[in-house]
Parts: sequence; C-alpha cells; structure tokens
Amino acid sequence: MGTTSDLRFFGGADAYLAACPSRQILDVLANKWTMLVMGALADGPLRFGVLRRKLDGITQKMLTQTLRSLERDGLVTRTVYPTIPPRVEYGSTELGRSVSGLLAAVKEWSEHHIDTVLDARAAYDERAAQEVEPVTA
Amino acid sequence: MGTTSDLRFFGGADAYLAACPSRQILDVLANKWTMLVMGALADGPLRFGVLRRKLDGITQKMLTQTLRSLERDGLVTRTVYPTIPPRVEYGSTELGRSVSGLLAAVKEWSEHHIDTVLDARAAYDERAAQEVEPVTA
DNA sequence: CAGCATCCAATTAGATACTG
DNA sequence: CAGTATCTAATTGGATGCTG
Repeated sequence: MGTTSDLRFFGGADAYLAACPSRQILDVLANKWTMLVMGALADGPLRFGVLRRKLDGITQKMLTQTLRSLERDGLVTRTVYPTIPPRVEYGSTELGRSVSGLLAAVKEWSEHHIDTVLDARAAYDERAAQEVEPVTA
Repeated sequence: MGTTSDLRFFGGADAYLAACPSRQILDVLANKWTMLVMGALADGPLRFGVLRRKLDGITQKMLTQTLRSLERDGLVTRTVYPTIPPRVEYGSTELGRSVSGLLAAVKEWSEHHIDTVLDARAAYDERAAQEVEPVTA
C-alpha cells in the first residue's frame, strides 16, 4: 500500500463515531431496498420496469429514489436510450460490485435463517405473554 | 444435507417476494443501528452503558429498541445481574455471530470506501447543478 | 416506459420526565 | 444503571395524477 491521493479519512474512518462520513454511506447501504436492488443488479444490468417487477412490493417512487441515491454515490450507473418509449438501464459500477456481494450475503443469510429467527421470535413472544398474564388457573 | 426439521420455507425463501418471511429479518438487519450493535457485540458481551457510549449518537430509546428486537429474533442475549444498581449485559448468540461478520463487512466497506463515495457524490451534485443553471456567461 | 410532483397517512426518532 | 412512558417533531412511504 503506497501513498494514496485521498487521505481525508484514510485509516481513520470509524462508523461508531456519529460525525464520521462513513456513517453516510452506511445509512444508504443499511436499507432494505438498497440490499435488494444491489443484489438484483449484481448479475447484470436491468431495465427500470424489470427491476420494479423483480423487487416485489416496491413502489415506483421508492425504486427511483433508491436508484438515484445509489447512482449519486457511484454504486450504480444509469443509461438512457433515447428511444420511444424511453428505455433506461441500471447497472452496477465496479465500486458497486465491490459491495453487492456483501449485501447479497446478508440477503441470503436472511433467506437461510428465517425459520430459526421465526422460532426464536415466537418463543420470545410466548414468554412475554406468560409474564403479563400469569392468570388462568 | 439430510432432512431438516423445519421445512416451512426450506429452499424456497426469496427476499425478492414481498410476502416471504425472510423480508422480516432482512428489515431488522438492514438498519444502521443493527449493523453497529452487532458489530460492537461481535468481540464479546457489553453492558448497556458501554454500548451506548460506543455507538456515538444513539439515543437510549433507540438502543433499547434495537437490542430488544435483536433479542426477540434470537441474535442477542440479555443477562440481568440483580445488583444495585442493576447491571445488564448484552452478548451475541451463536446465530448472531453467524451474521455479525457479514454486517461488520458492510460497516468496514463503508469505512474503506467512503472517500470514493464522497467524490462520486460531489461529482454527481456538480453535474446536476450545471444542468439547471447553465447561466453564468 | 420511466419518470416527476404533490398530498397525505404512517412510521420513526428525539427530548423529557419518571422508576426499581 | 438501565430502563419505561409519553409527547411531539421529523422523516418516510404510499397513492394519485401528469408528462416527454
């Protein structure tokens, strides 16, 4: 590791500190739609409409908003083909690909462990219910 | 891989589907405070007050709320020592440890790439500014 | 098709006061 | 110390209508 050109926070970024800029991008990444969008784009570029159908439940507003945010932060590219009707493709940048794997891992963990989580949740809720309502006998 | 006892969604969980339960835990994980809390607990148990000071900027309310949610989902343990004043320790469960590494990776990515992101953001904003205000000459 | 603008409902988060 | 409870401010998100 030689010298780098940008040392603003080199080696000093700490997301535990509220004022650290890394919190800004962590906020963007720590978002349900960001996780799913980056995961969907990891395999290659997709058109807006395809993305919207893939991310079941997302509204047009949220998808646009999420994509703009990711584009602004250099994680996603936006390519407009001036056809009629317009056609817009979104793809992952190299920077984006460097993080999409991490986000996909979280998504996959969720899919693999949801049953265990649901069991824990049910057990917790039942325990809580017994404590407030020890009446029955 | 033999048979498992819980097949509710075995092999079928898909976070892209709005109705898939995995979305529920993804929502919990895809949260700034969850990322930081799980990261902080990855190295070992911590007391409430220590956690609060470590996670700069978190309010007592948000910390309690986040910890309760993680405890409910089986990612975090809560141990109360009935001393005076009370002492409560939070630690990662085995399930929690299986995901905290993934979350820590996202946090670390943020710390390592924040400068690049900030540059991209500045460039994007400048471009946007020029487009609306081509006046100056 | 891929948006933007607007209005409004709902959720979330902060501040503050109080407790075992 | 480690909370709970409450009130309010701010943000988010959904629905709808319009446009190049």
